[in-house]
Amino acid sequence: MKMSRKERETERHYREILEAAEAAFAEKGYVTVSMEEVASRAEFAVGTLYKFFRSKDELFREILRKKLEMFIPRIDNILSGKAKPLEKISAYFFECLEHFWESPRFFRLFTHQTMGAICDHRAGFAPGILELYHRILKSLEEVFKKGIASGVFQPVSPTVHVLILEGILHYYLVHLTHMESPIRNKDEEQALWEFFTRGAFASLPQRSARLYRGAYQK
Amino acid sequence: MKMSRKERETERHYREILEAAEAAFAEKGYVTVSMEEVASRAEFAVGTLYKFFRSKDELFREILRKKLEMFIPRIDNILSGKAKPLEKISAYFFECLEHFWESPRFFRLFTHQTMGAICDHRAGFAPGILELYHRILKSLEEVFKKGIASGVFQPVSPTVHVLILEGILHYYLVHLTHMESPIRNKDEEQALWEFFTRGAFASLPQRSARLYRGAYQK
Amino acid sequence: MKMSRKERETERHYREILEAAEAAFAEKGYVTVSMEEVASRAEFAVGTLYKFFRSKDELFREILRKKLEMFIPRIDNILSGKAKPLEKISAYFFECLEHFWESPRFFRLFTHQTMGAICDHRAGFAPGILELYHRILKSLEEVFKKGIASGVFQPVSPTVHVLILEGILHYYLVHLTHMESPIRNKDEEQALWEFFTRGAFASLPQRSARLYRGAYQK
Amino acid sequence: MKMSRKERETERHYREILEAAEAAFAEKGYVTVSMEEVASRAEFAVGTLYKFFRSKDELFREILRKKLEMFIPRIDNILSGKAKPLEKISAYFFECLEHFWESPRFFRLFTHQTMGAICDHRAGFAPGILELYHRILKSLEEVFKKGIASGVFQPVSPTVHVLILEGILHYYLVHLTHMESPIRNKDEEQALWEFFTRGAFASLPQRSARLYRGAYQK
DNA sequence: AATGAATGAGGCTTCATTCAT
DNA sequence: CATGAATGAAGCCTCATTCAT
Repeated sequence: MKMSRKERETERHYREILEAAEAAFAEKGYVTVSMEEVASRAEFAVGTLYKFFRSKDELFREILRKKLEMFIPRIDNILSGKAKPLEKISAYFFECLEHFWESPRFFRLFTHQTMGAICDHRAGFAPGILELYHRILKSLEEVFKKGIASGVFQPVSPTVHVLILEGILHYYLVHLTHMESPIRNKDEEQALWEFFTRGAFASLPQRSARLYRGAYQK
Repeated sequence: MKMSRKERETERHYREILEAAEAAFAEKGYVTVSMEEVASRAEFAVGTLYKFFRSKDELFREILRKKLEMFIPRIDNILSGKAKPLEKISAYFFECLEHFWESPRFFRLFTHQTMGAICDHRAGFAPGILELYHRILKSLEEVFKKGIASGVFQPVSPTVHVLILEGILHYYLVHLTHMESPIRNKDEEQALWEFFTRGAFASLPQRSARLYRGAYQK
Repeated sequence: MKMSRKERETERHYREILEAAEAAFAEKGYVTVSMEEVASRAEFAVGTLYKFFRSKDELFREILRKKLEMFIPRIDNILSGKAKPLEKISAYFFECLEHFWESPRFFRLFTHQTMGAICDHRAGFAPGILELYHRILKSLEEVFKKGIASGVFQPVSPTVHVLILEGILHYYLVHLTHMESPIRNKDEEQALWEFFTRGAFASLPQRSARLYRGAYQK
Repeated sequence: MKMSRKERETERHYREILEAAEAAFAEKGYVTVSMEEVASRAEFAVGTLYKFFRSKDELFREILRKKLEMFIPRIDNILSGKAKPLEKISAYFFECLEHFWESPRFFRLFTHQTMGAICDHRAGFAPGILELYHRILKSLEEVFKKGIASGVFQPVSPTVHVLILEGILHYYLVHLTHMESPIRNKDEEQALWEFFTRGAFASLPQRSARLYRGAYQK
């Protein structure tokens, strides 16, 4: 089952191209980067790229797909496990951050795809990708639903829970991404989570309880 | 003070082009839309566009500028007034939503500029725009700082407050934007605000107070 | 036979456009000047230009034609008169200079047409103009032929005489034209003429006579 | 030190494009020739031209530069050597003719640059080129100055000498250039030179000596 | 697989010309 | 005649993709 030297080399070249492309796309954006630039960064000829990827589009999709293939199972694991809802959400939150710091570059692309991508790409540019993301959102919603039922999360539409969680996460990552050389700050991460959590927790100070009456009547 | 018929027509054509361009850019993104497409959507010849705008870039910037000129003063007013911090933030939050529903299409572009723009545009594509946004963020931070000092907002870095608020807002708008034909849901808006608020409020149930100890020591 | 006010105005407008165009073309060259620029210089609308001239080409030709219509008869007069060949050539030489200083701007155009015009215009751009010029060259040649026959000019091909005369004239005018603000220098003009003349005169110092033996045996 | 077959081919293609462009520009002028036309003449696709030259401007400049790099040193050599002034000028004169017949097409371009270029090109289109030409004119003037001092050339402003020499040369070349298929005529060349020379020589027949009194009093 | 020269469709922009007022 | 907005062909240039070596 071992690969020959040739096969291993091919595999390595494939990865080198993928990485060069990822770096380029993350830095300057899909449209702005030419295949020639990717080739020169990867130290291959343009033609070679086309031996591995049928088109620029496919190259781009492969980048996303490969990373997501690493990321999604971890998330799926977390969300489909037997842990309690709160634990799941908390694990999801920090796992996303973890993943971001593992390859911040990639998140530029992903964020671009999920948040900004409405723009600059013909709809359905990366068909599978959005579906994957929506599946995660669906899972999150389920977890929240259970959490609400069990009284951990407040009785507000699970969709709203998801919106808040994802909003906080994404915007923070975008915020980091905009910085020259972002440095991880775990206190900040913790603060964000607690910010989310204190809103999400069901128990509230007496005086504001009335405000939320009837907010979740679906 | 009245315009001649001709002047009014010119003015109308200018608006028609601007709107066609806005629609196109919002739908497919700056790079993906060709001047020819804008022209055909506006039902003018390509050359005509250049009678109104010196270049594609300028056309794009004009779209952003015009809308921001309507939006920014309203925000500035809110944030620089004499109201209490909580009132200001609340007003800001709902004003943003208000503005979104006035021209949802525009927000696709703005969001793209502030969130996705890292990509696909040479830095400084629309120089003034990011600066304007950062000025608003600065103002928000000041308001939060005062709110923290006066004990309304919890003692967590005002930057974190801003991140959460903006995260919730932006992501919600992006979420709406992704929908085929978004319909306004004021309950949902209220729910989001309360989600933010219950996290942001200083008073907390006894049992979780210890969690936040030391979170804001700058 | 008098014109109405209207007719006189029309006539004036025609001239104003012609002059604005001449100035523009002389300054920046035919291709570089747009009709819009001519219009704005003439303080008319673009459409108005087309009331007077069917096309940009025609406008350009009209400028040349009008000036040549003033110039050519003077030259024809000189060359077809009853004066002696030497007097004719001399008169021609100084008349050209005179004409240059009457409208230096025009000479930029004319020189461009006759010397540089091989370039930058599809052949036959200004059909009549080159013919006119060639007719003059022909006349000059005739005069030289007679001068040679009568022993005033040296026995060298009259074509060569023409080449030298025109070369000296044209290059001098081009030289002036290249200067920021050329100032007339009659001594220089005289020097040029004498330079030409001493070469053209038949009588030569003994010692160099042998050099030219056999040079004109056609 | 040998080139691979590929390198030689590339080199050949480069030359083919350069030559096609030179021919086209010489025939129809810079502005009138489109890149598409150059491409089709060179039998390449448009895009290919841009692999060799960054822009139309650069392509044009390269044509001039390459030829001038061959031409200028030969001229410099002649004018800066130790020969006597008369010999230098004579050598210059015939060298120019020589060079013309080596690549007549090129002279159309060069003449256009030095004589007609006032028009149709933003000043400084080919920055170095005019400077080079002016340097040559300066050198010529120096040679004439010495020749005048040593009594070989008549006591007339060296600038005038240069004007005459260049006028004769340029106009002759333009004249040839205008012909369908110019054929070299060495007798004619000789006649032109002698025409110049008999004017330039200091010794003159007695009877016209008075004419030149005071002509050169700088 | 690797190369990179060649391709040519497509994008941005200019400008001569028309035409309705 | 005067206007100038509108037109669209045509020019320059880029870049994803192909193909012969």
